[in-house]
Amino acid sequence: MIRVKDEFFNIKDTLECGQIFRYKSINDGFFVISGDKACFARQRDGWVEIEGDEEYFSRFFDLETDYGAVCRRALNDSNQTVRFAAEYGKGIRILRQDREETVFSFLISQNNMIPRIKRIIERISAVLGEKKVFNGVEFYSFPKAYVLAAKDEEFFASLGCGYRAGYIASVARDIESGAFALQKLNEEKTDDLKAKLISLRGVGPKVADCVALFGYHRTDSFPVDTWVEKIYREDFDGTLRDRKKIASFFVERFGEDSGYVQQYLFHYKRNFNGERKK
DNA sequence: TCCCAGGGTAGTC
DNA sequence: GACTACCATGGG
Repeated sequence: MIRVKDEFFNIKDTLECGQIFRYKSINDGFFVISGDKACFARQRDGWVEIEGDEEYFSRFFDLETDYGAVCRRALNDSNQTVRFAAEYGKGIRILRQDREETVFSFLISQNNMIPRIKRIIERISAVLGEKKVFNGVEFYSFPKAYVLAAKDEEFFASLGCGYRAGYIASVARDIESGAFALQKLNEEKTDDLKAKLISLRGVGPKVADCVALFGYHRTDSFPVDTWVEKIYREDFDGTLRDRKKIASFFVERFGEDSGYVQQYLFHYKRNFNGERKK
């Protein structure tokens, strides 16, 4: 079992801040699924305890990174909302997720709502994933690209994917055929990585930013969605309209801390949404 | 009924 | 390059 002090590790906030879709509350903790692996994570008496593949989940929960240092920098930022958000979400960690699962998950996420994204991903896993058992709990792995590639657009539409069904079928074929090698992209610089991700059908700047951040741990990424755009306007007095330019504005401001700060802000804004403002 | 959700594409200018 | 209609689906 992995055991970590919880000063800068809140398991609930880390799971609920919108970076991962496959987890559920169970007993006194959370059952978390990543790719074909699962773990059970619980927080009590000042410690986070994780049962599961220790090598995989130590990396998954990014235990090597000093989040105290990350958070302190945000707590000292000149922007008040950044300081509030860092205080509120100081236990958030950026997960190192399975790359294929991250690509398909955020393809589905576009113009969609988090509860519905979770339901669609669970449906796809239940139908195409492998049935597994961890600690007596059954779960389904997220299907590999070659399994997804065997299905067509109509199939994914029937699972409620909406207009994203074609994107899933197309990207699955590109990966399955070898035309697109996700793992090789880790050698690319962040800008080149994103440019290649965007070449996939249905992947635009925002989805590429999320994949770069959650799948490749490129913390010099600042995904801009409707919530972040709202933060930009309301809390940074921003006037830009182009989301790519808004993302650049934040990355220039926060550098390698961009991804962490983005998650602090996103989580804070989504949970307060108007309450306790300035 | 319209508006919104972890947006992207294709068409127009 | 910037701007816009349209894309499924479900919740408020």
